[in-house]
Amino acid sequence: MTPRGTGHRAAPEHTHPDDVPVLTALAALADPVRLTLVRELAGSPEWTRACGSFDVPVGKPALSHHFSVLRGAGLVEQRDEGARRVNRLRRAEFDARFPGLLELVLRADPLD
Amino acid sequence: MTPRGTGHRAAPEHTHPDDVPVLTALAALADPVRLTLVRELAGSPEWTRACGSFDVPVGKPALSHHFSVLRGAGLVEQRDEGARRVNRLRRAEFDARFPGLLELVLRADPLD
DNA sequence: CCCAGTGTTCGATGAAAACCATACACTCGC
DNA sequence: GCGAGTGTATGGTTTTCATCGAACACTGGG
Repeated sequence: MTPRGTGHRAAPEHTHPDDVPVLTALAALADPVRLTLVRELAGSPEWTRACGSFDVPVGKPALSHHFSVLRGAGLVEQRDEGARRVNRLRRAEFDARFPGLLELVLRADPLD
Repeated sequence: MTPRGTGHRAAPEHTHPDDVPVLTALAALADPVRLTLVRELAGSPEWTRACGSFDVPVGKPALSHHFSVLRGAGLVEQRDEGARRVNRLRRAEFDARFPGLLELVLRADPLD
């Protein structure tokens, strides 16, 4: 009895921004790697960026973890497209929950 | 030669919000104790609250450290008044640098 | 059916941060 | 000048978090 897979990949768990505490949202954005992910994502059309397509200086496991945090903060939605997992920034929903926060974080910052 | 004190207390170092990176501001607010301090401070008149007058479950050294972080993030201004160090939330200045962020964080939150 | 590509899980490691107890410095009232 | 009150500095402990290496699971193409 060799253990087998399920034949399909588990759909990623998402948290709606409405269910996200402020502290969680702030903590999610208070990391340089995740901030880069969010910003790059904001500059691309929805569902066009796979997880591995981002220019961040971390390995695959760390990257996977960061996306998990972003999902848990209601910032990112993911969908499986063949072998790749493509992403979308939850602009409107997140902005409804935390008005102005995304805009603030996406603004070109003179200091970094 | 017994080492003596200076006869006066060192004035606390402040950072103007304009010189604060977004990541620093987010990290400063992404802590439950500091969030409480900021919120309680927002609910009191300026220069009326000494450091020790806040209802947070940490000892004095930790509290002192948290205020240091808040100063470094341009969130709090401090002034010595006799033996006590009184505080003021830098509402206008911080809001000019990060519009909407303070308002967002001070809003009564259904989730926490 | 194999294999390269993509992403997650697990366990461990290292760094950062929060925290405390103690000790110190200053201010004020007595 | 004492002693209580207030805040900071120091040193060390604990916890948290970002990261990696290795192993695993799934997809799609040859």
